[in-house]
Amino acid sequence: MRLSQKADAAYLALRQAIMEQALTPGTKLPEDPLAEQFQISRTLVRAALARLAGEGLIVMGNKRTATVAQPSLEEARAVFEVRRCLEAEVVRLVCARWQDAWRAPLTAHVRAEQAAAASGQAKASIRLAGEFHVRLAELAGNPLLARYLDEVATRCSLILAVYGRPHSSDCAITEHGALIEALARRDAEGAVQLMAEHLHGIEQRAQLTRIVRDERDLGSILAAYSKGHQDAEGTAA
Amino acid sequence: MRLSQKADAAYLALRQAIMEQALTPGTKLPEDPLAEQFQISRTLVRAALARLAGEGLIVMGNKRTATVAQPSLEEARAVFEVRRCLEAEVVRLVCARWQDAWRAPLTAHVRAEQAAAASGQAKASIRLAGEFHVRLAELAGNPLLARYLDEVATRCSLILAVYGRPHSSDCAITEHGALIEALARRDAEGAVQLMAEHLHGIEQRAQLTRIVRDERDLGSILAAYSKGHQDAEGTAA
DNA sequence: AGTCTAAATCATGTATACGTGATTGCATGA
DNA sequence: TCATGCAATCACGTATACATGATTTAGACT
Repeated sequence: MRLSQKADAAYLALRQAIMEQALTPGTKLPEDPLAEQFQISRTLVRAALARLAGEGLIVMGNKRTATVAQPSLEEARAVFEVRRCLEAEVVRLVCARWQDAWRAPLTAHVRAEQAAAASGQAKASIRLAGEFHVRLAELAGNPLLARYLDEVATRCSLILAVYGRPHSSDCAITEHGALIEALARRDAEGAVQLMAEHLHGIEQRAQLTRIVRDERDLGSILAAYSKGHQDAEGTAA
Repeated sequence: MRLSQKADAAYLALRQAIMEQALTPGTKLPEDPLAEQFQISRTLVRAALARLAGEGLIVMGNKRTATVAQPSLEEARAVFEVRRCLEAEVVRLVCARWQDAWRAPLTAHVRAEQAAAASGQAKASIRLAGEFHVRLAELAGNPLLARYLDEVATRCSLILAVYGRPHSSDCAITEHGALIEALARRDAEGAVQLMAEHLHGIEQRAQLTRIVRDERDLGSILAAYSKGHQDAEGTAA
């Protein structure tokens, strides 16, 4: 589905802001300020919000201002359960279709993750960790599977924003490397096992520690996401 | 996500009409006639269409009139692949959580399927066959899994509308019965196997036989779906 | 001081208006 | 007869207007 260019931009910006925990769970998202921020009408804002609501990233209905979702523990469990299922399938498919040409870009991605983590760029680190899984899913050759995985991975970021320890990166990066090795070996069972342990590790990191709420105004948070929605590490002054 | 009551009704009506193959692939869905039909504004029609597009049931974008999707063989393969994966997980979970109280309603559902098939109610038969899988998914205790399964099952109905043989019911009903037996036995491996074979059978039924296009006007097709979107077998006069 | 009520403000739900791009039909020419 | 181009119509994208329901604030009374 293709929303208009501009609505799409708003959708992507909000999505990334939520993923990177710049918009924390519970944050209100009134339509008028968003329209102002993105220079579009409320019509398009609503389209973007509706899509985010469909993916469970925000909650909307009933004349109430949209807010960033605060997944319950029960929902979190469900998301992780589905994610385990989908990731296992991804790994099986990627392993079956493995091409050595895939190895270099994947390891390059992992290096980028390490660089971000080493230089303390929390937001970039979170984003890259999630993107690794999405990239892998794209290699499975099944667009629908990739889309579902993207959705659950994004929701996992949100869940970790609610229940995760504040300063842990979402993925143990070395585990990504080990996974690539298993895939390159075309060791399907081993890769599935590694992925299962990896996801288990992520889930374990979900505790009851609450993140401190970022109370800055919407505009200053979203300013960095409005233009091309890149990483915006430096603006958290 | 909750669209407004009225937009939700339009969404459900269109969805069911597509599922029951009353709206065949390629059918145009102009916004104005739909707004007229459902007595709502184009705004709400667009919300409903956007959601259907998000689920891959229709194609929209770029100033072109929305049409019922015509999944390519490649897309069809992808949908079935994901469905196999999700249904296997559903069966495992249901088996693990099995309660004997579930048996009666499920067998009752299968009896309803048989009754519909026996009396030649094609639309009811298609709908009930799909609903069986969705019911099962709901018993897995994972709303997200149930939602995804609902989506892929609906898309499977659409795929069979394009590639399926005209007058075959979507599911071999006896296989549903056998599946219930395996679940009641808490035979997880057997149930997964049965489900795999069952889905394989459905996929096999997808051939290159094209269905004859229903060329009636939109209004007469949708009239039966506008009010409460129940089964509307009798109106096909 | 606290609290309850009422009014003002704010935000959303829905419809409609208007501009632009697609599509269709007709006429004209080869 | 068929292809081609132009014009009229149709349909969609987006913005905005208006009404209704939520929320907050101010004031008065206990």
